[in-house]
Amino acid sequence: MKEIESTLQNKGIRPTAMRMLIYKFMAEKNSAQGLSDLELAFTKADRTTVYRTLKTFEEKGVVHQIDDGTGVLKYALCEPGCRCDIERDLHLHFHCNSCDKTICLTEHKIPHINLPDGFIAEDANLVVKGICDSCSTY
Amino acid sequence: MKEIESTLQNKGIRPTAMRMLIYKFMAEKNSAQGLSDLELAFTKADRTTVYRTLKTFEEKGVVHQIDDGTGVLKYALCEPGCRCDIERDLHLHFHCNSCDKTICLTEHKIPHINLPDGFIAEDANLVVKGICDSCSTY
DNA sequence: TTACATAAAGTAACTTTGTAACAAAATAGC
DNA sequence: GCTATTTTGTTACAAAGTTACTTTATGTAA
Repeated sequence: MKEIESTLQNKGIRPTAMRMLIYKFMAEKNSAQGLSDLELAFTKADRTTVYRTLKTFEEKGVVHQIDDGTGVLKYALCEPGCRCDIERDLHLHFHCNSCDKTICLTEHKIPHINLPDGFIAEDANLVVKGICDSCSTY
Repeated sequence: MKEIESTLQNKGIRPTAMRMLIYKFMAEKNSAQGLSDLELAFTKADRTTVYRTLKTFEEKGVVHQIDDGTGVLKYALCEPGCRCDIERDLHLHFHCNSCDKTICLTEHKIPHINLPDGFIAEDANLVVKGICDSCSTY
């Protein structure tokens, strides 16, 4: 918990109880969480608070947003050393069609993409869908 | 218009006036359209009708859905010969941060992605964001 | 330590998007 | 022309994201 406190502080975020709990929760999960997931987990706190906490985390580069194609935005903690606040880390995301979880494959970077003349790439988002390792080995 | 009629018929869709107009509209655009875009263009028709037309088109492989990360689903006509009704065509999509248009780069297929052991890919979605050719040349 | 300024959390409400249920209209086949 | 099936219109609803405003907590300086 002390660690979380200093992590947040290092990112320029005041480590309130709420924020630390949300951070802890996300750190314990190995999959990306949606606003509703957190809302369910923290019934005591308000939806808006969770929403704003995520926004703050995102701004400061603590979490990054993931659009996995399910229609709901997910968030996942950034890797240590990641500078998502400056430039997004272009790793790929995997969405399991079986357990419905979305996870970061931080080791797998998005390959360089050739674009037609005149197109300038600034960001990229790659989501692969299929069956994750937990679901494929039963 | 006769062409559109037979195109729809070939895909197993009854070519009603509404459907032909929507098809025509989308064919004239070079960018993907959202439900709201079509709603604005067809004020006479109801939102739900447009919605269902898109769903029908999608089912029959006339259009494909694009999640460009803006939070609204977009649709674009499939290329002639595309069998989106059976298996999605894995081309990449480009979203322009300047003009906010999303376009298909049908010539640019999503490269093969290596996944960790146990992961099985079934589908993939790649959206590159940046500046499109029209916006970069001024 | 009190008082003030600022930041965070609570509350309520609103918008947009996507979707379903059911009725009305149009169309195809007999 | 009549009936069965499709298509469209109408209404309504839920979820997600977001804003505005209020209350509470926290840090800081007199």
